[in-house]
Amino acid sequence: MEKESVVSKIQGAITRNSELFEELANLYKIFGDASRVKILCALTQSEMCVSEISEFLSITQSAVSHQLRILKTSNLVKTRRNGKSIIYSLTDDHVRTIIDCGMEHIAE
Amino acid sequence: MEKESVVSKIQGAITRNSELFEELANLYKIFGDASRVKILCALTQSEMCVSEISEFLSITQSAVSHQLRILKTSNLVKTRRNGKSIIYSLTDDHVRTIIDCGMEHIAE
DNA sequence: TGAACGTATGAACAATTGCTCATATATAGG
DNA sequence: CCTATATATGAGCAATTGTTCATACGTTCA
Repeated sequence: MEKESVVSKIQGAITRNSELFEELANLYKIFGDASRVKILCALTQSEMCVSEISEFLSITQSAVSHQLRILKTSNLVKTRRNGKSIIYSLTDDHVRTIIDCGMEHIAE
Repeated sequence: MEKESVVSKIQGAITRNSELFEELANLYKIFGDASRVKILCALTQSEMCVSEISEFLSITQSAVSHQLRILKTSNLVKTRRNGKSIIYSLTDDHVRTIIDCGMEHIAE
């Protein structure tokens, strides 16, 4: 019953790290929206303020702010103020890696 | 206006590839559920049938089947029959890469 | 100080999601 | 064939999601 024990080992590893998978799913959930991925991808190229993002996404400034809040809460982006504008940028380079990773899959 | 043109170049690139980002988001949406990530992660270790998955996830066989259908429709998993069982396995190794990529981020 | 601009936020709503329940399909064994 | 077992599927439902609208907050500048 070699196969049997392999499966139960996997079962053990997964149930033991259940929280980790919950976290992982939550991370991917953030990338699972076109608006947010576009924002993140744009930010890999250059920091941007809310109105700039709102413009090229063709969605309301309000909608952008809501999405940015999600990204900030998840620590994927950080902000700084420049006069009346708030400039958003990526907190680290993992975002780029994750996007690339997915793009590679899509490219088949 | 150096900065201005950078932003508009990004805007161009993103709106031009809008469909691609839609696809990307849809891919991540699949990983954005704990049950599905667990299934996918388990399958990186070994192929498994529905009842095995159902057992270690502690969710209904029906729920598992529904999730597996999503994974199959997205071509992330493939199936073969073995007697009364249907054995599920990954279609390729991108899944492993994507999961690793996310795990790396969580590890901080 | 007050108007104008940029951003954040809460409520409301439609759309989507993931589950359960009931039931259908398919295969193996008697 | 008939039954038991394994899986698939559709309907229904509660929970979540992403948007818009209205409005509040914060900064600049006249």
